[in-house]
Amino acid sequence: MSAQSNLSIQDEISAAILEVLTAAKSKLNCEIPTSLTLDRPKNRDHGDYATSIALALAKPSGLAPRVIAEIIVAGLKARADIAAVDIAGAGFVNITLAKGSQGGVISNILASGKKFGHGNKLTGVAVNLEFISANPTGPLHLGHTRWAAVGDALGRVLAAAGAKVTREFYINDRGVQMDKFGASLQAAALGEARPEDGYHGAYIDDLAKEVVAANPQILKVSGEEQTFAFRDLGYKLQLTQQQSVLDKFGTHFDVWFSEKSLYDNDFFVHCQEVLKSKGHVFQLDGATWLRTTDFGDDKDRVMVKSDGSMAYFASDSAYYISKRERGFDICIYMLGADHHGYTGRLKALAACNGDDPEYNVDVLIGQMVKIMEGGEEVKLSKRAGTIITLEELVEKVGVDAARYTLIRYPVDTPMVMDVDILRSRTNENPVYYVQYAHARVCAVLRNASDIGIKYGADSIYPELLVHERERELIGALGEFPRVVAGAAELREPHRIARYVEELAGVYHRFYADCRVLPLGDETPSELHSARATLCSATAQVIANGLELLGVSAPEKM
RNA sequence: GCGCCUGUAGCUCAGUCGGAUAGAGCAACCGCCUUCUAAGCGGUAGGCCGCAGGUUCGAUUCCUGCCAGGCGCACCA
Repeated sequence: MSAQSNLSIQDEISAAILEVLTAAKSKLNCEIPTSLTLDRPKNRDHGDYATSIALALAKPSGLAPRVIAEIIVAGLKARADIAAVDIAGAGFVNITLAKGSQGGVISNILASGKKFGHGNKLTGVAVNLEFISANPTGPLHLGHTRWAAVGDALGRVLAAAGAKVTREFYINDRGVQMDKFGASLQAAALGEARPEDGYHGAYIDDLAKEVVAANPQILKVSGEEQTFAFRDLGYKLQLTQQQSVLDKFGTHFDVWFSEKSLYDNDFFVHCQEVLKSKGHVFQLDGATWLRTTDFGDDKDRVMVKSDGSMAYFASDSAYYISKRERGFDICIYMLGADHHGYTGRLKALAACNGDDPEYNVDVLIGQMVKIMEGGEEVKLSKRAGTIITLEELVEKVGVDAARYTLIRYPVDTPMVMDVDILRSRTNENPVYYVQYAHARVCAVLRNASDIGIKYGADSIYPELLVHERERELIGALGEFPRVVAGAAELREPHRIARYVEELAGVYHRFYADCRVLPLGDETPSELHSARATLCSATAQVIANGLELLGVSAPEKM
């Protein structure tokens, strides 16, 4: 093995290719890209890694793709870690690694342990990740649940890429909704009809009882005073319930940010001054507006209404300023599809504040989630009255299956969760497929220890791992850091899930074709150790991947 | 009317800067456990990548138009 290096083999080779191209710059007579990624070809005949860079440079350089490919081939031929460099088709360069040269991946994984896959793409970047942000007036429902899973996973992924992540839950605890909530609780407690535009779920009755139990004196007061008392205590209890449900779901927040608090200590006044000083605030018809149309929004937005009360956007703007003043570089908003209209105004708000809306604000829109059971869409929730709750979903399928399934799809596609599949224990249910792979590796390692097979950093023997399945497995393991970096950059945690499924599949195939432990009275050899070590590296990567999703990696199933 | 998202195998869906024969699981059919977890593995079959143009050596991917579905367009929150 060559000296330990943090660069993976593909990073080294792509850097080498760039060097070769740069050296030939006079001949190419065009801009040389600053980075290039080697693909893992689907077809094994195309080698371990491939690049189409020669095709891409053909036009700017005015040279035939094959001529450029020849330059790359000539430049790479001398490397000891490459067995062959071939030109195929119109000008693809296919690289086949020398036997054993993939072994660095294994020692890397063993040395890095839980940190394997972590990178530094976002080092030094302070990210504010806001998700869920529900009203504290009822249970969290299915829409919130998607974000509870995806937001949490994204937080883990961004942190793995080096970012300093603060997860924030914005509590919409201000405004007429809260008063309607209080009035609904009050009516429920007194056995009166609830306001038409109030809250009607069955949970209101339970919550009203809880409020009375917590403060029996509340029945002694009346009128508005009583409404507010119900509102404030109900809020507290409901928020606690949301927090407890999220806690059980494995989603934790660093900051629970109260919308109301934006108006404490003249903070809002300060925010208005800030925005005014940037020159996009104006008065019209007695109201105070922000001229978001200066930056592409459809219409200007009211902050302070003509009657002096605050529009919702007042809070939005103050909240954004708060985030920026607290030092966050990137503010990520995860919103439901019914709020997609917010993107334009949030970006414009940032621009009005003199920020770069493309960098400082990142709005992710999550499409709807449907849930199917017994072939039919489940619509009714016994608690919420209309929509199924997070708690009910977890009761049905468990935390791991719920989280995994919600994260598995890109958020911009509407998704359907089939409860029957999530309860099944087959290939059909990807979370079990992946967890089973992990449990299987662990079983092999337990057996290896029992019969005294040595494995670990001293027992890698990369030159022995030449079976096709072994090469596939090592190659797949080496992809993990790049997958994590991509998921962070694109804000797409589902890539981790897809990768881990792929890795589990590769492992299962390896397991089927490559016997790890000695058979019968066979004498333990270095190959057994090498394979056991490979298993141990695989277990680490699967566990790391599942960790990023907040899904458990069981050692036994 | 304007805007955002979606349209890929019978079903549920992957497919980041355009790349080689478009993938996975399920469902269908055929195989594999007297030794490491069969919650597994192998094989067969299954496609106008919504439609029509355009850019390109090359388009599921980028651009334009159209069709279909979902969701929005308040001095509501």
